[in-house]
Amino acid sequence: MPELPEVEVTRRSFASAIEQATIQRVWQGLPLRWPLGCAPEYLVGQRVGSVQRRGKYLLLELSHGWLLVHLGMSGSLLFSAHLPAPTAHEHFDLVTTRGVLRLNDPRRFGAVVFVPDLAAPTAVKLLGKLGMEPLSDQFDLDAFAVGLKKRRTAIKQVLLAGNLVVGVGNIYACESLFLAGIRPTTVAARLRRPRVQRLRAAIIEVLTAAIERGGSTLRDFSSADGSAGHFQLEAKVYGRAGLPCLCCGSTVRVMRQGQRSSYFCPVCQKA
DNA sequence: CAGTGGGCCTGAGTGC
DNA sequence: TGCACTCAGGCCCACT
Repeated sequence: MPELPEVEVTRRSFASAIEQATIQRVWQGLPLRWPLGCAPEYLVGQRVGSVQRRGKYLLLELSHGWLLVHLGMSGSLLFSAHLPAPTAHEHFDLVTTRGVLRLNDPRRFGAVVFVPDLAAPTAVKLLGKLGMEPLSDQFDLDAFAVGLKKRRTAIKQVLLAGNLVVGVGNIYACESLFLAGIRPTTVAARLRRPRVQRLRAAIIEVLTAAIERGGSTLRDFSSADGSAGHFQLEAKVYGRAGLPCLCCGSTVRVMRQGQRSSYFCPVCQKA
């Protein structure tokens, strides 16, 4: 499920509801990607402060540390007043005075990690190399251009890597490159200023639109209050191989780049 | 340092 | 219907 818009929509859907809650109980199911990093009992009694986001990580501020939540490839959060009925793949429950935050994650690539502070080694390992936040002032055109200049690989790979700009996963990388008229295979360092500028604008536009529409999904994204996203209805190229380009009518193509599918229009997107 | 490929997991979909 | 196979939104790590 999770690229930046889904994570942000999820954050907004439960942040104010869980704020000021006190943790009463922690339940863990099957192991997730990483261990929790503390005894579950250590969380009990701690108060939840703000819920922030960095890239695709959610950061729950606690009275004595932070809970980092990552949704991996298939994770979703549900916040509800009472303990939800068991389903097939819940692996973490945070029971609080204001409701239960539940992580559901069939593939278990997701994680919930406690760190005493954001300078702790684990936090630095997970968050330290993240690139610029695309929807903040941090996403500076000059910095973006300088970063791209250093990369001799395909622009699509650079976007996915997340160490220059965060939050752009496969779907939004495809859509952003389409909107900017750039082939996924174009070497990042070869992009000139006007195209860098267009790409930056396209990323911001695509992510912003997706958040406004409530996040995207290929299958079953729903935010923590249960409402569903529907960005897939808006996708211009992603998942449309063999169909006519919505701008020029030529056939949308798909290719493999680093074990990932890249969808593009061979006419609208130039090398 | 930059770049590439493997691996972690399960479920859905496809073709035989 | 059953089986083998491929693919899926992410990201760390070992290696070149």
